[in-house]
Amino acid sequence: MTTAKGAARRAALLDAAERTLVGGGHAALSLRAVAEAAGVRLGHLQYYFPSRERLVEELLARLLQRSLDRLTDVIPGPDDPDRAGGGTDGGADDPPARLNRLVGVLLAEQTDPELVRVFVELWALAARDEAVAVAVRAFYRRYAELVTDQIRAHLPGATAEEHRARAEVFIALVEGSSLIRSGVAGTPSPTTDALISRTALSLLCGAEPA
Amino acid sequence: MTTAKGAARRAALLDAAERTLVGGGHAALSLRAVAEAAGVRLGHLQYYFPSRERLVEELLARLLQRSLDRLTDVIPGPDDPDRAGGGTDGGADDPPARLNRLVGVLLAEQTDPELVRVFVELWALAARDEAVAVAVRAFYRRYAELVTDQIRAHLPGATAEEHRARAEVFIALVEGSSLIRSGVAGTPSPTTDALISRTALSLLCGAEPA
DNA sequence: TGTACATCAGTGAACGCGCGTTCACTGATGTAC
DNA sequence: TGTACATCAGTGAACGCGCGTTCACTGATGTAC
Repeated sequence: MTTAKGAARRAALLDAAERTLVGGGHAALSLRAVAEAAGVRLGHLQYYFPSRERLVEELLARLLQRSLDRLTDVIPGPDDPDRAGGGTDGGADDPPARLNRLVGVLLAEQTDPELVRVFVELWALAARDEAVAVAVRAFYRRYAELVTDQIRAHLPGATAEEHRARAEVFIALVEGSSLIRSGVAGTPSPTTDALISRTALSLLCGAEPA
Repeated sequence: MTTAKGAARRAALLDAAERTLVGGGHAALSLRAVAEAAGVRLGHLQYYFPSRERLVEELLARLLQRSLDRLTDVIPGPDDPDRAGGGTDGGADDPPARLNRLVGVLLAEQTDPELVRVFVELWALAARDEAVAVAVRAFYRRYAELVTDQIRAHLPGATAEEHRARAEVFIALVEGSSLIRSGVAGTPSPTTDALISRTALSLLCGAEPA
């Protein structure tokens, strides 16, 4: 269970499960399909994951943790100094280059249709399965905390409640944009992308719209 | 098939299918479950809908058409004069009361968790089923056209491309907000709701954020 | 170093169940003469 | 008005299939003495 070989096997099986989920949605995520994708027999998959529920549970935990790791890579901590002039805008203060980079990375991720699919599946699963809902809510809570930290650093005068609200609306915009930009609910275009970036930056560090 | 009784039966069966979809997601949308919800035998459901695919097809078409009808109710055509002072703000021009009302109605709809669930299911289905994807894209295209008309009326100086981009980002924000406000991906609060409204209004008729 | 044994890793067959689909059937309703 | 017949509305049983789960089994690997 805790041996190196066992851990590698589990990871390989979860890789196969992830490929199956991305390729066919959660309706296609059967134990037989995962076992075939992993090149093992059904009974062996069950040896590592005694039930389908356990497999799905661990798969989601890994997916969300990986997304969170990507976010913490992109969002530097408060000790990391602002790298001014790193972007193409040249301006050092408004909007800061680090926030520009953050928005760019988040939107770049959305060009991966498989990642967008996984998250849409997660939202749908969360509406039915309380265990999934708990994991998804914890993910977005941590996501919002990271964004809130950035907003607080750039708008120290605002209240904590406004920091929080700006972070949540920022996340709403980014997640909604994934629907547009993946082609599910709109037509992607450079003009749209640019307006998404400007609106997102305004939420992070701009003046109130009204 | 085209008789009044036949049409009423079809509608009743689609009602049962919709209740089943909302209650359990598309994984629970089996013909047996729908037949039981409708109080008829499996064979009889099949008499009206020869295959599951046909049932899902007609159900989605009706759902999207109904949402579109609600939108056209809320979004008045260009001939309908602006009802200034209809809202609580009293201001007639900036932001116009009709846009304020539009945003209010759209956000109010999101407090219905069942409606949010249906749309999240639709997004997930659209990622797998090309027929569903076509219907969903057509819905959002029409939705964007309606919003674009409103934006053009209030910002006649901007280009058509900017009208379109503003409409798409507006829709992205509203759809993303449904995730926050339904509790899937965040914590709803009045402060967040207010910021969503202001940001949405700014996209409809405000100055560019940058 | 060798042997006995427990645990780990992996196989293969079978189970009961719900699924979509097929189809022969029955009674009710409309229509032609 | 009455009868024959076609169509409509609805039933019930059976099919093959893929599903998650169970379980007895085999070979490999580690561990104790």
